[in-house]
Formats: sequence, structure tokens, C-alpha cells
Amino acid sequence: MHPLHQLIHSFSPINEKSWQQLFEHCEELTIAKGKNFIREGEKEKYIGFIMEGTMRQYYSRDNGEEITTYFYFENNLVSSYISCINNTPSQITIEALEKTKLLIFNYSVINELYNKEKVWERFGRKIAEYLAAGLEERMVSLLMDKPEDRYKKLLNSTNKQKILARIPQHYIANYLGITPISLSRIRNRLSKNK
Amino acid sequence: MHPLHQLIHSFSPINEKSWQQLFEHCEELTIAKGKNFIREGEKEKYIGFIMEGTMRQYYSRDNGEEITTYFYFENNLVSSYISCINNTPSQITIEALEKTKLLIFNYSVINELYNKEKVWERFGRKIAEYLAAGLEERMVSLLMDKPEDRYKKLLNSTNKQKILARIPQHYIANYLGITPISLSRIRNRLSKNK
DNA sequence: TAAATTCGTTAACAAAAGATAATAAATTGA
DNA sequence: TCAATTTATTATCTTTTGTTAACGAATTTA
Repeated sequence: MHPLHQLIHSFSPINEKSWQQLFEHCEELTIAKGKNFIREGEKEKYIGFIMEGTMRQYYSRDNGEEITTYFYFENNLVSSYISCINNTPSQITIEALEKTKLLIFNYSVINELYNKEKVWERFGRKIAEYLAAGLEERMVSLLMDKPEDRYKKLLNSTNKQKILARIPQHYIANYLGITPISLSRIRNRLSKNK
Repeated sequence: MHPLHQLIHSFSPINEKSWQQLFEHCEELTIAKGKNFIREGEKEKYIGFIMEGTMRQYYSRDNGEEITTYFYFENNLVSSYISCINNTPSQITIEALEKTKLLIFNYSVINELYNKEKVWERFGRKIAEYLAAGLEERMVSLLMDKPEDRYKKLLNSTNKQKILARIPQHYIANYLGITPISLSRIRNRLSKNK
């Protein structure tokens, strides 16, 4: 089974024939390190599936400052999801942190599949529910936990160990809602308490 | 059209017959001020639709402290959504801030409707997408905006004016991710700059 | 390889936020 | 109605965070 088919299947059972309806619209795309997959302001809507590589998602302030809000790795779906569902220009930019191989398809393809088959509609529901649950958890952590606790959670999350291994620290600081300097101090504090 | 039917219809077109499949499982429930609709740890999953009243949603810390994360008003759906979709005990409590009249139905009912009809499955997708978009916006605001800016946004959001009118300030402070004292200082600062 | 850039840490100071306590105003309930 | 509780503000002190700048280490690239 293709890794993307497998991922989709884990949300909603999609048989080989239905899968082909998506797969025949997929293309491969390789993004060089530092280049963007999705750019702020863009209207063309693509969904990507990471075969290999790492990406970061960020919002930009008026002064050009970039605020990193998410990281993507192998087997992750990557897109400006909000701009797809609301049909608005993307507010985010998604950049390759290393050379990244993607399988991509246009959002309109998946949108048509939603109309065609109930199992695809279910996939759409499940993926949105999964996203909402993740966002809620993140939001609650921002409201309830101190920065130091958020960093500790990141350290303990086996799933996110790769974040620490592959991602420059100042991006992680953004992700935690603090400055790189503050993260450096937290790390210093933690290393002394051992 | 029943106000709940109308709300559902705005996400996915549901005809009268399909609507009745939900409506026949609905019950009315009135919650007195200060009483809970959903309690932390609870497994029974109900969805409520507010006919009249105001509710607040909160998480509890180990020390008993309550962190308010959401407010609900007339025509809002209210539930421990995450615990419904993940089938886990509720982490949140939802309390009536004033006497609140609800129309309620069990989550299992809507879950069965997802299986029965594609239009219901679509409703499920649309509502999850709507939720995800709202949560992302909130999360980004927590990462990018200063507390003062978040409060200003709240002031400018016509939709949320009723929050200010009906909700005690220390709950709003929680919602903004700051202490009541800090919110009081922000208000003081803003009133002087006029 | 050498020069340039990026990255992480540290220091010093300023600004903001949290904690605690006191007080006044508003609301609630017996 | 009046005492009790809740709510909002203010003051003081402490802690944390942000800001700016400096420095060395690591990485990139010409």
C-alpha cells in the first residue's frame, strides 16, 4: 500500500479503486532547502504529502518577522488548510528546512472526491476532527502551562523528539510562544537542576 | 425552521425528513445558574444547543484552579467535542453562567446519522472544519499578539461584545491567557490613553 | 579554504506579568 | 434589608520575559 493511501486509510477505509481516483491526480515535487511550498497571499491550493524531508510553517508580522507555528516531517500532510476550507488567500508560508520530496495534489481534487463518495467525505471529517483536537490541545497548553512546562512537554513527547533533532532552536522558541533568548535561559535553568 | 435545523442547514443542506431523524431524539433541559451541563471525567456524551442563556467552559488544574477557555451563547452548539470524537472522558466542565435552556441529544445519535446519510457526514466535516479554523485563529493570536492586543481584538469583535456584557472579567482574563489583575492593569492603561 | 552568515548563549537593563494583600464596589441570599 | 460573598481595582514586591548587544561556535557558500 502506498504510504499516503495508508495514512488516508487510517482515517477512513478507502479501497484501491477510490484511492486511484486521488493518486492519478498526484504529482511529485521536490523542494530545495530554504525554498517555499506555499507562500503567504497565494490562492492556488495544493495539499502535499511528505515522502522525505522537513518543513516549517510560519506567519509573518507586518515588520517581516516570522513566527513559526508548526513543523512537518515524513508521512505528514502539509497545506494551508484554513485557506483551503475557507477559500481565502493563504496567511501562512510553508518552507522546506531540508530538501523535501512531496507528493502533491490540488485541493479541488479532494473537494470533488468529497462530493463523489461518502468514504471520502468521512475522511474529510476525520482529518478535520483530528486537526481540531490537536489545535485545542495546543491552545490549552498555551493558556495553562508556563513556557518551561511547554518545553518539558516537548522533551517528553517521543513523537516530537525529531523536532529537537532537526529544528533550529529559535524556531522551536516561536512554536512555544517565547523568544529564543528565553528558551536559552529555560534550557540553562533545567540543565542546572540535574 | 427550527433554529437548530437552521444552524445545521447553514453547514450542510439537511431536508425536513433528515432533520426529524435528529429532532425526534432531542430533549429539553434547563440548567440553573452555576450548575454544570458537562463535568470533567464524565463519559456520557451529550451535545447541547443553547436556546437561551450563557455558558462557560473550563479546564481544572490539579490545585482546583479553573481556567476558562470558552463562552457559549444563544444558538451555539455546546459540548465536550474532543471527548466525543476521541471517545475519552471529558477534560472540561461546562457551566451555566445564567439560567440556560438547552436542546440536547446524545452524541451516539449524530454518530449514527453520520453512518446513514452523506449530508450528515458532510455536516460533521463542515462543523469540524469550522472549529479547526476558529482554534487555529485563537492559537495564532496567543502566539503572536501581546495580551493587550488580544483584549483590543476582543473589544473590536462585534460578535463578542456580548462577552463583555455578560461575563465576569476574571473569566475573560483566563480566556485571554492572563491573570485578572493583569487585565485590570491593561484596562487602566487603555482608559488613560484616550 | 576563507569570508560571511547563522545560531546559541550570556549579560545588563527595561518592561511586563505574577503573587499577595488590602480595599471598595457590586451582587447575592438568608 | 443587611450580612456575606463575589468581583474589580490598586499597591507593593518578586519573578519572568523581552530587548539590545556582544561573543564565540557552527554552518554555509563563494
